[in-house]
Amino acid sequence: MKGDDDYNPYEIEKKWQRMWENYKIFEAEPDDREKFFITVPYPYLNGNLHAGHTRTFTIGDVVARYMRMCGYNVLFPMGFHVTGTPIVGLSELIKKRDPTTIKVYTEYHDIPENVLYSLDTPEKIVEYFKKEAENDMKSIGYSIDWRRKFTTMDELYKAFITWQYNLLFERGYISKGSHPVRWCPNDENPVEDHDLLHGEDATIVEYTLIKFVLPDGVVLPCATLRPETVFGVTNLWANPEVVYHKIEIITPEGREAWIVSKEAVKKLKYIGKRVEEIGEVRGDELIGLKARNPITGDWVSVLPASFVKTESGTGIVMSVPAHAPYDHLALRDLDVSGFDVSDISYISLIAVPGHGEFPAVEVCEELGVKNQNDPEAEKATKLVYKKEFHSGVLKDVCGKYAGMPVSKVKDILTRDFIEMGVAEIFYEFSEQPVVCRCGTPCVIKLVEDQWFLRYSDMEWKMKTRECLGKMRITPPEIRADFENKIDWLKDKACARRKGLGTPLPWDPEWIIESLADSTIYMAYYIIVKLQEFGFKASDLTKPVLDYILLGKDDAFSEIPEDKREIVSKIRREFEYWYPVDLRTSGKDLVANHLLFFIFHHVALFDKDKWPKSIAVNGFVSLEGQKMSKSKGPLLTMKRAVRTYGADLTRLYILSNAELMQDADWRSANVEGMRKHLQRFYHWARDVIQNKAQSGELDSLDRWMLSRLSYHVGEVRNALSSLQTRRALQHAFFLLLNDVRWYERRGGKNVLFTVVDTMIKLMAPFTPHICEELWSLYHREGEFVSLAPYPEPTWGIDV
RNA sequence: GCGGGAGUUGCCGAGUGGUAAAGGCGCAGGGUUUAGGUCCCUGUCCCAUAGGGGUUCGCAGGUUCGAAUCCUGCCUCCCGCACCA
Repeated sequence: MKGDDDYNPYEIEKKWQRMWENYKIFEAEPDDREKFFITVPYPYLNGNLHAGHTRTFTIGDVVARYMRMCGYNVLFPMGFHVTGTPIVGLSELIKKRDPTTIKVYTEYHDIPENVLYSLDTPEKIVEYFKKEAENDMKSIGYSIDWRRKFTTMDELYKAFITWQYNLLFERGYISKGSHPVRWCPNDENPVEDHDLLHGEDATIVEYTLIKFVLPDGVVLPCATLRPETVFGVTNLWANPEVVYHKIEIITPEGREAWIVSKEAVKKLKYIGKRVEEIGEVRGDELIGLKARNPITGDWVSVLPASFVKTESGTGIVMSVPAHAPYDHLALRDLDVSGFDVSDISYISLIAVPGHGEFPAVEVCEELGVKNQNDPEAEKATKLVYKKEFHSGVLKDVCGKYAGMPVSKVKDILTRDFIEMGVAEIFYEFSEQPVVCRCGTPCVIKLVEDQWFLRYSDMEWKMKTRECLGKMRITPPEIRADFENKIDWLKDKACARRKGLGTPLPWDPEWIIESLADSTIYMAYYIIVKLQEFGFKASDLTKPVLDYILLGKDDAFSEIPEDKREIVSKIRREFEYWYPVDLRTSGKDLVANHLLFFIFHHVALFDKDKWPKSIAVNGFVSLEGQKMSKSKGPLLTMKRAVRTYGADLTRLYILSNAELMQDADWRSANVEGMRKHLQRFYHWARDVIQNKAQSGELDSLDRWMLSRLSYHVGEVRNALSSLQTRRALQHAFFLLLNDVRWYERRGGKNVLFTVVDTMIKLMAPFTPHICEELWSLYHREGEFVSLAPYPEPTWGIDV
């Protein structure tokens, strides 16, 4: 083959990008065709777009281009997300000249050092990356309607978010509450995963604090994960070796004296207790005291135990020897040491299949646990807990709770006990230590007066499930995932004190958080057009949005007369474009954004505006390594396109892996792909230039056409379920194999038909090279991007 | 722990009841070129010169005339578990 080096992707790609722009072929306006509204998540602007974006967005673009060629009026818009703290954080890191940040942003994000240093405010960062991102997306050839772009800190967008949150509030979807968070006492801030030095895996565990009472009214609070065992308490444990603190808890109702460990005092303060320190009590002074079990009314003794740790819980532990190995072991140890425990009799309160009265005793025997300091004790505890939790049922001693499975009763008991005033909630990390990047051990802080989206609301969940039930989910395997996550979702804090974004309209100290302001913005792509007609944020009033988005006719009269015509026009456009037909996204957004996307749509819109379908794709790794925006390695879209060209980048990322699979970007394989693409280009050009006259078709020709038709059908099938890899197998590799077979046998009559079909077939994937080839036998202004997509027309008769 | 997904020939990856299993990469041989990191053929689980035979799809069982594909148990790996985009 001649002249392999005259395929210049950069020239071709620039040329066609310019043409598309000049002819405005991707600027979508309502018309009488059927519409198709596709969106991908707008990128977050704390860096350049990378291979992950490249994958998700290219999938979106291929679908957009495919549907356009199938005759749909396609709207594919794009915006930019800037809400929240990372951009603010980045500007601070840049200002500080943080070495890692500087290194990553110059080396991986390819930002010249002097430019980087100038990005010392959030606004400058947004300005910079916004331009870069748009250029990148243009340079890879996305068929986006750029007139609709925006950022989430535009005043107009904020007006839209304000309207949304007022409405959510009005409809009762938002409420106030408190919430436990990981907290760094030094930074005085919630700690996120990436802020941690140690303990990323630690979760916040909710303990029940049961208040045993001494005869003088002083409370001995016991923290437990198993509130049900309060029915089997035989005694309490305190560590005689340590010094306890006596404190007073101040509540609106009065004061209450507690005895807890020193560490517990601190924890209680952070979870919002008003605490006054009264004095100290030695552990051994507690031994022998009697305390009343607030649930059963029994009086039990405080006994000494060395396994009691002051840093865990309150330092006072309730003893349930029938079901807790440590308690049984400690009693046995006391007995061995000559301590009189004869008046203690074990109380069995959980029936467990396969076990007798006292599972803790049985398991300790089985494992041969020596004493409370034996590491095996931990194993025994886990074993008993697991069995009792999953298959245990409460016995008659538990009164009205008898017969209930342990796994179900825990929350009920905690709630009831709290209502009775004999218990409280207490939080602990699931593992220690949890240390902030600044070196300070973290605590759990109860953030008060926090605003929540009430995702736990059953009715809301029901509606969301109903919507999901009607949606198409691609690939279908992940539907179960969505269903589970809807059940699992709890109330979510929706506002923070820091970061960019829109203030909560009724409590402007709070900024609406980034996952909370990105739920229905697809609708904003349609109303952002109001800007063209001179609309300002102040014009985006409740009546205007109620009318456009909710179709409230009675709101129309409240709209200023000079705005009415435009507002009606946009209302009609909204009616035309909405709902979203397809949202494609990376799989990391399933458990959050995509879920909220559905929740908010069902909360705010009528059923006919609920989203139609969601597709989810896997991640991208680099030469087998995980990418990281903030640490590297990273392959930016910019660099990929610069190195390989747009078409090759698109072709490679789509053929590398099927939708849900993770794609691994390997430069050696991209090079291999380059050869295929070049070969295709040269071959197609030759065929077009030497356009052979199709004479009589012989059986070989018919075979070729039949194969062509078959592949066309397969491509359509594959694309309808977003299997870009399979689509490309047929549109490109397998088809070219058949062509080779055909040519080897001297076939040439239908070569032009094949090429002509193939150019159209490939146009969604490698649009530039296809436009270039197409232009060889079409007039200027005739775009393959707008040509009808091939259909399987030839029978399989050979 | 809970939930979801996956384990196929050197590698990446098709294939879900019909018998070595697509395609790509890599590797080997041949050819065209010989400026080449070009292109084209053939082979690539094992045995055999071939016909042919044997053994495979994480492991162990089971269903079936027949399973990588269905069922049971087990092992391994990946991901999510929240206030963070």
